[in-house]
Amino acid sequence: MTSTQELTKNQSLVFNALARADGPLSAYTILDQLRGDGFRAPLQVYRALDKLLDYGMIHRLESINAFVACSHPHSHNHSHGMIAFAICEKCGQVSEFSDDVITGRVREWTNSNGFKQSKTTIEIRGLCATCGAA
Amino acid sequence: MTSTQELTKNQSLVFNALARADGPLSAYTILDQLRGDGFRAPLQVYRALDKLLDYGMIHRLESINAFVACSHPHSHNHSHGMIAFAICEKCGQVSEFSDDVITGRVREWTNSNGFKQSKTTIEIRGLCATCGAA
DNA sequence: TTTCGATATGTGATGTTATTACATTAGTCA
DNA sequence: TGACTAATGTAATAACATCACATATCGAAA
Repeated sequence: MTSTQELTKNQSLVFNALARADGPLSAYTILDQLRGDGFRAPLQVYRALDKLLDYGMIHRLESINAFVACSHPHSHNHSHGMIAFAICEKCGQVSEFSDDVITGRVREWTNSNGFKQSKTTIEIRGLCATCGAA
Repeated sequence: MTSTQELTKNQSLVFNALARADGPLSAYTILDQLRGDGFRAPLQVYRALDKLLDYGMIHRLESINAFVACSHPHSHNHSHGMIAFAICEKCGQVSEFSDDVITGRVREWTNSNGFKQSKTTIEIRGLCATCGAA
């Protein structure tokens, strides 16, 4: 579980599909892209995605049921903070950022309410600078 | 579109189902609960849910594909801010809160990146005080 | 009142996303 | 080897959501 994770064949195929995409992909889109590599069933994709999520190499975008390669693969700068995603509803581009103030405020709320958080998602839907200018 | 919204029959049925539940419900759970009231198809539920979301009377929890009645029905105190949800993965209870600092930080990011946000979701998964103590 | 348009509803079929269950294969290590 | 764990293959099914088309309801304009 170091920063350079040893991936199995299926995990590599799925990760590469996400890494070369310029935006999020659904599990079934990935499946279709990998049929030429021998993929035949959704579970082959979902199992690889689960592992890649574990390893922190990809993210799941809950609000659009899709997955993206992590855009900060070589640094664990914000590994302790929550990651926020800005998702353009027109072009599909996703920007990833983390903010210590937001992370701190959420933690304050959970601490003072006795809530043990395991995972937090922040997803901003809207139009990116390019699409919003049109 | 005032604070007391005039609801149609189906909208009332769906809203009441959510209001009397002590936690989030999936669309299909609502459908099953309303079969006795003549509901037969998912679309009857989804159409009502869409309207109730428009009216701000309910929220959609993206991370668990479920819906909850808004817990601040009579005040628009935080109507301009983002709402965060803390969802207990054991008992299903959902707590709703808003935080001006978080709202402000998100707006700072979107402003400085030219992103026009339309909807933002913040969902904290974990264990509530009761379940976490066990 | 009649006609029109907008909104709401009913229903079946279909599309999309995710998991269950079970069998098999491959690698690790005592 | 034997036993254990992780990964894989496959079919079936479950869970979530929308499309397409027909019908109904209601208010405003002619």
